[in-house]
Amino acid sequence: MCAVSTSPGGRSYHHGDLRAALLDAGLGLLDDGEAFSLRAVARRAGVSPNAPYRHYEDKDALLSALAGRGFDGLADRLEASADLETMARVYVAFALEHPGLFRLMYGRPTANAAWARTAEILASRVATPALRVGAWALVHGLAVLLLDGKLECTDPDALVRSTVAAVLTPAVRA
Amino acid sequence: MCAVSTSPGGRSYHHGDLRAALLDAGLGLLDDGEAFSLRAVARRAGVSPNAPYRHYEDKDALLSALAGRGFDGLADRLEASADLETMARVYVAFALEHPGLFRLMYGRPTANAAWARTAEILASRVATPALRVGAWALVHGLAVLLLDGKLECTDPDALVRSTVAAVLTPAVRA
DNA sequence: TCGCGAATGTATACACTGCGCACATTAGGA
DNA sequence: TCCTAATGTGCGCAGTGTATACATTCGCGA
Repeated sequence: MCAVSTSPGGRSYHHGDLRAALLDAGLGLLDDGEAFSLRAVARRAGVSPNAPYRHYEDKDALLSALAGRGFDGLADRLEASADLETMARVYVAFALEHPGLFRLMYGRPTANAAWARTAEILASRVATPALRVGAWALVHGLAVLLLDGKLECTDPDALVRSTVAAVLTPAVRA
Repeated sequence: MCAVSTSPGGRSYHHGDLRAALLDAGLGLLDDGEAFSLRAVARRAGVSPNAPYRHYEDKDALLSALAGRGFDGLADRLEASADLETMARVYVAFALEHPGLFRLMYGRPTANAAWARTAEILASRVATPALRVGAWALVHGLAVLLLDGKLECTDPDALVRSTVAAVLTPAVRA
Protein backbone atom coordinates (compact mmCIF):
# COMPACT_ATOMS: atom_id res chain seq x y z
CA MET A 1 0.00 0.00 0.00
CA CYS A 2 1.01 3.62 -0.38
CA ALA A 3 3.19 2.84 -3.38
CA VAL A 4 4.20 6.17 -4.80
CA SER A 5 2.80 6.24 -8.27
CA THR A 6 4.76 8.99 -9.94
CA SER A 7 8.10 8.30 -8.27
CA PRO A 8 10.78 7.28 -10.75
CA GLY A 9 12.85 5.31 -8.27
CA GLY A 10 10.39 3.10 -6.42
CA ARG A 11 8.63 0.35 -8.35
CA SER A 12 5.06 1.35 -8.95
CA TYR A 13 2.20 -0.90 -9.85
CA HIS A 14 2.52 0.01 -13.50
CA HIS A 15 5.82 -0.68 -15.11
CA GLY A 16 5.99 2.15 -17.60
CA ASP A 17 7.20 0.39 -20.70
CA LEU A 18 6.83 -3.27 -20.06
CA ARG A 19 6.49 -4.07 -23.74
CA ALA A 20 10.04 -2.97 -24.46
CA ALA A 21 11.33 -4.37 -21.19
CA LEU A 22 9.98 -7.79 -22.14
CA LEU A 23 11.85 -7.68 -25.44
CA ASP A 24 15.05 -6.78 -23.63
CA ALA A 25 14.52 -9.49 -21.05
CA GLY A 26 13.80 -12.04 -23.76
CA LEU A 27 16.89 -11.07 -25.70
CA GLY A 28 18.88 -11.32 -22.49
CA LEU A 29 17.68 -14.85 -21.91
CA LEU A 30 18.53 -15.86 -25.47
CA ASP A 31 21.98 -14.30 -25.38
CA ASP A 32 22.76 -15.80 -22.00
CA GLY A 33 21.78 -19.20 -23.32
CA GLU A 34 19.22 -19.69 -20.56
CA ALA A 35 16.02 -21.61 -21.04
CA PHE A 36 13.42 -19.42 -22.65
CA SER A 37 10.11 -19.39 -20.84
CA LEU A 38 7.51 -16.67 -20.53
CA ARG A 39 7.82 -16.91 -16.79
CA ALA A 40 11.57 -16.43 -16.97
CA VAL A 41 11.07 -13.37 -19.15
CA ALA A 42 8.57 -11.96 -16.67
CA ARG A 43 10.96 -12.69 -13.81
CA ARG A 44 13.73 -10.78 -15.59
CA ALA A 45 11.44 -7.85 -16.10
CA GLY A 46 10.47 -7.96 -12.43
CA VAL A 47 6.84 -8.54 -13.08
CA SER A 48 4.23 -11.22 -12.43
CA PRO A 49 4.17 -14.33 -14.63
CA ASN A 50 1.04 -13.23 -16.44
CA ALA A 51 1.82 -9.60 -17.02
CA PRO A 52 3.37 -10.29 -20.45
CA TYR A 53 -0.02 -11.38 -21.74
CA ARG A 54 -1.18 -7.76 -21.66
CA HIS A 55 1.37 -6.99 -24.37
CA TYR A 56 1.77 -10.21 -26.30
CA GLU A 57 -0.96 -12.61 -27.24
CA ASP A 58 1.12 -15.60 -26.20
CA LYS A 59 4.65 -16.88 -26.00
CA ASP A 60 4.81 -17.26 -29.73
CA ALA A 61 3.96 -13.61 -30.29
CA LEU A 62 6.82 -12.52 -28.06
CA LEU A 63 9.17 -14.84 -29.89
CA SER A 64 8.05 -13.46 -33.23
CA ALA A 65 8.63 -9.92 -32.03
CA LEU A 66 12.13 -10.92 -30.91
CA ALA A 67 12.79 -12.56 -34.26
CA GLY A 68 11.66 -9.41 -36.03
CA ARG A 69 14.01 -7.33 -33.95
CA GLY A 70 16.79 -9.76 -34.76
CA PHE A 71 16.22 -9.53 -38.50
CA ASP A 72 16.23 -5.76 -38.20
CA GLY A 73 19.60 -5.80 -36.56
CA LEU A 74 21.00 -8.23 -39.07
CA ALA A 75 19.63 -6.23 -41.98
CA ASP A 76 21.23 -3.07 -40.64
CA ARG A 77 24.61 -4.71 -40.48
CA LEU A 78 24.29 -6.27 -43.90
CA GLU A 79 23.22 -3.00 -45.44
CA ALA A 80 26.37 -1.35 -44.15
CA SER A 81 28.58 -3.98 -45.74
CA ALA A 82 30.51 -2.95 -48.80
CA ASP A 83 31.04 -6.21 -50.64
CA LEU A 84 29.96 -9.83 -50.72
CA GLU A 85 32.79 -11.11 -48.59
CA THR A 86 32.11 -8.55 -45.90
CA MET A 87 28.44 -9.47 -45.94
CA ALA A 88 29.32 -13.11 -45.48
CA ARG A 89 31.59 -12.34 -42.54
CA VAL A 90 29.01 -10.06 -40.96
CA TYR A 91 26.29 -12.66 -41.38
CA VAL A 92 28.27 -15.40 -39.69
CA ALA A 93 29.54 -13.07 -36.99
CA PHE A 94 25.98 -12.11 -36.15
CA ALA A 95 25.00 -15.74 -35.82
CA LEU A 96 27.93 -16.50 -33.54
CA GLU A 97 27.32 -13.45 -31.39
CA HIS A 98 23.64 -14.21 -30.91
CA PRO A 99 23.21 -17.96 -31.26
CA GLY A 100 19.88 -18.12 -29.50
CA LEU A 101 18.44 -15.21 -31.39
CA PHE A 102 19.74 -16.43 -34.72
CA ARG A 103 18.25 -19.86 -34.24
CA LEU A 104 15.00 -18.28 -33.19
CA MET A 105 14.92 -16.05 -36.26
CA TYR A 106 15.15 -18.97 -38.63
CA GLY A 107 13.35 -21.52 -36.55
CA ARG A 108 9.86 -20.22 -37.03
CA PRO A 109 7.48 -19.65 -39.92
CA THR A 110 7.78 -15.89 -40.04
CA ALA A 111 6.70 -13.54 -42.76
CA ASN A 112 7.32 -10.23 -41.09
CA ALA A 113 8.63 -7.05 -42.61
CA ALA A 114 12.10 -7.21 -41.12
CA TRP A 115 12.64 -10.60 -42.67
CA ALA A 116 11.60 -9.32 -46.10
CA ARG A 117 14.06 -6.47 -45.78
CA THR A 118 16.88 -8.85 -44.90
CA ALA A 119 16.08 -11.04 -47.89
CA GLU A 120 15.97 -8.03 -50.16
CA ILE A 121 19.37 -6.79 -49.08
CA LEU A 122 20.82 -10.23 -49.55
CA ALA A 123 19.32 -10.46 -53.02
CA SER A 124 20.40 -7.00 -54.13
CA ARG A 125 24.09 -7.85 -54.05
CA VAL A 126 24.08 -10.79 -56.41
CA ALA A 127 23.15 -10.79 -60.06
CA THR A 128 21.67 -14.13 -61.10
CA PRO A 129 18.95 -16.00 -59.17
CA ALA A 130 20.93 -19.23 -58.90
CA LEU A 131 23.91 -17.37 -57.45
CA ARG A 132 21.63 -15.51 -55.09
CA VAL A 133 20.34 -18.74 -53.63
CA GLY A 134 23.77 -20.31 -53.70
CA ALA A 135 25.52 -17.45 -51.94
CA TRP A 136 22.90 -17.25 -49.26
CA ALA A 137 22.77 -21.00 -48.72
CA LEU A 138 26.54 -21.17 -48.49
CA VAL A 139 26.80 -18.48 -45.88
CA HIS A 140 23.77 -19.62 -43.95
CA GLY A 141 25.07 -23.17 -44.00
CA LEU A 142 28.39 -21.99 -42.61
CA ALA A 143 26.66 -20.09 -39.86
CA VAL A 144 24.43 -22.98 -38.87
CA LEU A 145 27.18 -25.59 -38.95
CA LEU A 146 29.40 -23.37 -36.85
CA LEU A 147 26.60 -22.77 -34.37
CA ASP A 148 25.94 -26.47 -34.12
CA GLY A 149 29.61 -27.18 -33.57
CA LYS A 150 29.88 -29.34 -36.67
CA LEU A 151 32.98 -27.59 -37.95
CA GLU A 152 36.13 -27.77 -35.91
CA CYS A 153 37.33 -24.26 -36.25
CA THR A 154 39.35 -21.84 -34.17
CA ASP A 155 38.92 -18.83 -36.41
CA PRO A 156 35.44 -18.64 -37.93
CA ASP A 157 36.15 -15.40 -39.70
CA ALA A 158 39.09 -16.92 -41.54
CA LEU A 159 37.00 -19.93 -42.42
CA VAL A 160 34.37 -17.70 -43.95
CA ARG A 161 36.97 -15.83 -45.97
CA SER A 162 38.62 -18.94 -47.33
CA THR A 163 35.34 -20.62 -48.13
CA VAL A 164 34.02 -17.59 -49.93
CA ALA A 165 37.27 -17.37 -51.85
CA ALA A 166 37.18 -21.04 -52.79
CA VAL A 167 33.53 -21.33 -53.71
CA LEU A 168 31.76 -18.05 -54.17
CA THR A 169 34.40 -16.03 -55.98
CA PRO A 170 34.98 -18.57 -58.78
CA ALA A 171 31.24 -18.96 -59.22
CA VAL A 172 30.63 -15.23 -59.49
CA ARG A 173 33.45 -14.93 -61.98
CA ALA A 174 32.18 -17.78 -64.13
CA MET B 1 -4.87 -60.63 -13.28
CA CYS B 2 -4.37 -63.82 -15.16
CA ALA B 3 -2.60 -62.01 -17.94
CA VAL B 4 -1.16 -64.68 -20.18
CA SER B 5 2.53 -64.09 -20.10
CA THR B 6 3.73 -66.01 -23.12
CA SER B 7 0.80 -65.26 -25.41
CA PRO B 8 1.84 -63.21 -28.42
CA GLY B 9 -1.52 -61.54 -28.89
CA GLY B 10 -2.48 -60.24 -25.47
CA ARG B 11 -0.42 -57.48 -23.93
CA SER B 12 1.69 -58.83 -21.18
CA TYR B 13 3.32 -56.91 -18.38
CA HIS B 14 6.62 -56.88 -20.16
CA HIS B 15 6.75 -55.32 -23.55
CA GLY B 16 9.37 -57.46 -25.20
CA ASP B 17 11.48 -54.88 -26.95
CA LEU B 18 10.53 -51.56 -25.54
CA ARG B 19 13.89 -50.04 -26.32
CA ALA B 20 13.35 -50.39 -30.06
CA ALA B 21 9.66 -49.57 -29.78
CA LEU B 22 10.54 -46.27 -28.13
CA LEU B 23 12.84 -45.36 -30.99
CA ASP B 24 10.11 -46.15 -33.49
CA ALA B 25 7.54 -44.21 -31.52
CA GLY B 26 9.89 -41.24 -31.26
CA LEU B 27 10.63 -41.31 -34.96
CA GLY B 28 6.89 -41.50 -35.62
CA LEU B 29 6.27 -38.41 -33.53
CA LEU B 30 9.02 -36.51 -35.32
CA ASP B 31 7.85 -37.52 -38.77
CA ASP B 32 4.22 -36.72 -37.98
CA GLY B 33 5.28 -33.30 -36.80
CA GLU B 34 3.67 -33.84 -33.42
CA ALA B 35 5.04 -32.35 -30.23
CA PHE B 36 7.86 -34.47 -28.90
CA SER B 37 7.51 -35.37 -25.25
CA LEU B 38 8.67 -38.43 -23.38
CA ARG B 39 5.11 -39.03 -22.30
CA ALA B 40 3.89 -38.91 -25.87
CA VAL B 41 6.55 -41.44 -26.84
CA ALA B 42 5.46 -43.70 -24.00
CA ARG B 43 1.83 -43.30 -25.03
CA ARG B 44 2.67 -44.33 -28.60
CA ALA B 45 4.47 -47.38 -27.33
CA GLY B 46 1.48 -48.21 -25.16
CA VAL B 47 3.38 -48.01 -21.93
CA SER B 48 3.39 -45.98 -18.73
CA PRO B 49 4.90 -42.48 -18.74
CA ASN B 50 7.96 -43.57 -16.82
CA ALA B 51 8.74 -46.85 -18.52
CA PRO B 52 11.18 -45.19 -20.95
CA TYR B 53 13.49 -44.40 -18.06
CA ARG B 54 14.36 -48.09 -17.84
CA HIS B 55 15.99 -47.81 -21.25
CA TYR B 56 17.11 -44.21 -21.58
CA GLU B 57 18.66 -42.08 -18.89
CA ASP B 58 16.47 -39.13 -19.74
CA LYS B 59 14.72 -37.42 -22.61
CA ASP B 60 18.00 -36.19 -23.99
CA ALA B 61 19.39 -39.71 -24.20
CA LEU B 62 16.43 -40.84 -26.27
CA LEU B 63 16.82 -37.84 -28.54
CA SER B 64 20.50 -38.58 -29.00
CA ALA B 65 19.71 -42.17 -29.90
CA LEU B 66 17.21 -40.96 -32.46
CA ALA B 67 19.74 -38.51 -33.88
CA GLY B 68 22.28 -41.30 -34.17
CA ARG B 69 19.80 -43.44 -36.04
CA GLY B 70 19.09 -40.49 -38.32
CA PHE B 71 22.76 -39.98 -39.16
CA ASP B 72 23.06 -43.68 -39.90
CA GLY B 73 20.24 -43.50 -42.41
CA LEU B 74 21.64 -40.37 -43.99
CA ALA B 75 25.13 -41.84 -44.21
CA ASP B 76 23.76 -44.95 -45.91
CA ARG B 77 22.07 -42.89 -48.57
CA LEU B 78 25.08 -40.66 -49.11
CA GLU B 79 27.39 -43.63 -49.39
CA ALA B 80 25.25 -45.02 -52.19
CA SER B 81 25.45 -41.78 -54.17
CA ALA B 82 27.69 -41.81 -57.23
CA ASP B 83 28.63 -38.16 -57.62
CA LEU B 84 28.57 -34.84 -55.84
CA GLU B 85 25.33 -33.66 -57.40
CA THR B 86 23.55 -36.83 -56.42
CA MET B 87 24.84 -36.50 -52.89
CA ALA B 88 23.52 -32.96 -52.72
CA ARG B 89 20.11 -34.03 -53.92
CA VAL B 90 20.00 -36.96 -51.53
CA TYR B 91 21.03 -34.77 -48.62
CA VAL B 92 18.31 -32.21 -49.24
CA ALA B 93 15.72 -34.88 -49.98
CA PHE B 94 16.47 -36.54 -46.65
CA ALA B 95 15.98 -33.27 -44.84
CA LEU B 96 12.66 -32.60 -46.55
CA GLU B 97 11.40 -36.13 -45.94
CA HIS B 98 12.25 -36.07 -42.24
CA PRO B 99 12.18 -32.45 -41.14
CA GLY B 100 11.81 -33.20 -37.46
CA LEU B 101 14.55 -35.79 -37.45
CA PHE B 102 16.91 -33.66 -39.52
CA ARG B 103 16.50 -30.69 -37.23
CA LEU B 104 17.05 -32.94 -34.25
CA MET B 105 20.21 -34.40 -35.74
CA TYR B 106 21.84 -31.01 -36.13
CA GLY B 107 20.23 -29.28 -33.21
CA ARG B 108 22.24 -30.95 -30.49
CA PRO B 109 25.88 -31.19 -29.49
CA THR B 110 26.47 -34.77 -30.56
CA ALA B 111 29.71 -36.56 -31.08
CA ASN B 112 28.49 -40.06 -31.80
CA ALA B 113 29.82 -42.59 -34.27
CA ALA B 114 27.06 -42.21 -36.82
CA TRP B 115 27.79 -38.54 -37.10
CA ALA B 116 31.48 -39.13 -37.63
CA ARG B 117 30.69 -41.59 -40.39
CA THR B 118 28.45 -39.08 -42.12
CA ALA B 119 31.12 -36.40 -41.94
CA GLU B 120 33.71 -38.79 -43.30
CA ILE B 121 31.60 -39.73 -46.29
CA LEU B 122 30.94 -36.09 -47.01
CA ALA B 123 34.63 -35.29 -46.82
CA SER B 124 35.76 -38.21 -48.95
CA ARG B 125 34.16 -36.88 -52.09
CA VAL B 126 35.84 -33.50 -52.28
CA ALA B 127 39.55 -32.83 -52.71
CA THR B 128 40.54 -29.59 -50.97
CA PRO B 129 39.54 -28.64 -47.42
CA ALA B 130 38.04 -25.30 -48.39
CA LEU B 131 35.87 -26.97 -50.99
CA ARG B 132 34.86 -29.64 -48.51
CA VAL B 133 33.53 -27.07 -46.11
CA GLY B 134 32.05 -25.03 -48.91
CA ALA B 135 30.20 -27.89 -50.53
CA TRP B 136 28.80 -29.10 -47.28
CA ALA B 137 27.80 -25.63 -46.11
CA LEU B 138 26.11 -24.93 -49.42
CA VAL B 139 24.03 -28.07 -49.37
CA HIS B 140 23.27 -27.88 -45.67
CA GLY B 141 22.25 -24.26 -46.07
CA LEU B 142 19.91 -25.20 -48.88
CA ALA B 143 18.35 -27.93 -46.77
CA VAL B 144 17.87 -25.72 -43.74
CA LEU B 145 16.50 -22.75 -45.68
CA LEU B 146 14.05 -25.03 -47.47
CA LEU B 147 12.97 -26.59 -44.20
CA ASP B 148 12.41 -23.19 -42.68
CA GLY B 149 10.40 -22.05 -45.68
CA LYS B 150 12.79 -19.24 -46.49
CA LEU B 151 13.05 -20.17 -50.16
CA GLU B 152 9.95 -19.99 -52.28
CA CYS B 153 10.33 -23.10 -54.28
CA THR B 154 8.02 -25.59 -55.95
CA ASP B 155 10.70 -28.03 -57.02
CA PRO B 156 13.44 -28.39 -54.42
CA ASP B 157 15.28 -31.01 -56.41
CA ALA B 158 15.59 -28.69 -59.39
CA LEU B 159 16.74 -25.91 -57.11
CA VAL B 160 19.49 -28.11 -55.74
CA ARG B 161 20.61 -29.06 -59.24
CA SER B 162 20.73 -25.50 -60.52
CA THR B 163 22.46 -24.21 -57.42
CA VAL B 164 25.08 -26.92 -57.54
CA ALA B 165 25.60 -26.19 -61.21
CA ALA B 166 25.92 -22.46 -60.63
CA VAL B 167 28.14 -22.54 -57.56
CA LEU B 168 29.75 -25.86 -56.86
CA THR B 169 30.67 -26.99 -60.34
CA PRO B 170 32.60 -23.81 -61.26
CA ALA B 171 34.39 -23.91 -57.92
CA VAL B 172 35.44 -27.52 -58.32
CA ARG B 173 36.67 -26.81 -61.81
CA ALA B 174 38.66 -23.74 -60.77
C1' DT C 1 9.63 -78.26 -9.65
C1' DC C 2 10.61 -74.60 -6.68
C1' DG C 3 12.23 -70.20 -5.36
C1' DC C 4 14.80 -66.17 -5.47
C1' DG C 5 17.10 -62.12 -7.50
C1' DA C 6 17.35 -59.11 -11.43
C1' DA C 7 15.03 -56.87 -15.04
C1' DT C 8 11.28 -54.34 -16.43
C1' DG C 9 6.81 -51.63 -16.00
C1' DT C 10 3.58 -48.97 -12.92
C1' DA C 11 2.01 -45.53 -9.35
C1' DT C 12 2.61 -41.54 -7.08
C1' DA C 13 4.52 -37.11 -6.38
C1' DC C 14 6.86 -32.59 -7.21
C1' DA C 15 8.46 -28.51 -9.58
C1' DC C 16 7.95 -26.14 -13.62
C1' DT C 17 5.65 -24.58 -17.89
C1' DG C 18 1.91 -21.97 -20.96
C1' DC C 19 -2.23 -19.94 -20.37
C1' DG C 20 -7.39 -18.76 -19.00
C1' DC C 21 -10.15 -16.13 -15.67
C1' DA C 22 -11.33 -13.01 -11.98
C1' DC C 23 -9.61 -9.22 -9.42
C1' DA C 24 -6.70 -5.05 -7.91
C1' DT C 25 -4.51 -0.90 -9.07
C1' DT C 26 -3.74 3.05 -11.65
C1' DA C 27 -3.76 6.76 -15.35
C1' DG C 28 -6.12 10.13 -17.89
C1' DG C 29 -10.06 12.30 -19.83
C1' DA C 30 -15.21 13.96 -18.86
C1' DT D 1 -13.89 14.76 -9.05
C1' DC D 2 -15.32 10.47 -10.77
C1' DC D 3 -15.50 6.84 -14.38
C1' DT D 4 -13.57 3.93 -17.58
C1' DA D 5 -10.01 1.64 -19.91
C1' DA D 6 -5.39 0.07 -19.47
C1' DT D 7 -2.27 -2.57 -17.01
C1' DG D 8 -0.55 -5.98 -13.37
C1' DT D 9 -1.61 -9.65 -9.93
C1' DG D 10 -3.46 -14.15 -7.98
C1' DC D 11 -5.16 -18.37 -8.58
C1' DG D 12 -6.01 -22.51 -11.03
C1' DC D 13 -5.67 -26.16 -14.69
C1' DA D 14 -3.48 -29.32 -17.78
C1' DG D 15 0.76 -31.07 -19.50
C1' DT D 16 5.84 -31.77 -19.00
C1' DG D 17 10.44 -34.00 -17.14
C1' DT D 18 11.95 -36.76 -13.55
C1' DA D 19 12.71 -38.98 -8.70
C1' DT D 20 11.12 -42.55 -5.67
C1' DA D 21 8.69 -46.51 -4.17
C1' DC D 22 6.21 -50.42 -5.65
C1' DA D 23 4.40 -54.50 -8.62
C1' DT D 24 5.06 -57.99 -11.96
C1' DT D 25 7.57 -61.14 -14.56
C1' DC D 26 11.69 -63.56 -16.46
C1' DG D 27 15.68 -66.50 -16.02
C1' DC D 28 18.51 -69.38 -13.61
C1' DG D 29 20.31 -72.48 -10.10
C1' DA D 30 18.93 -76.17 -6.75
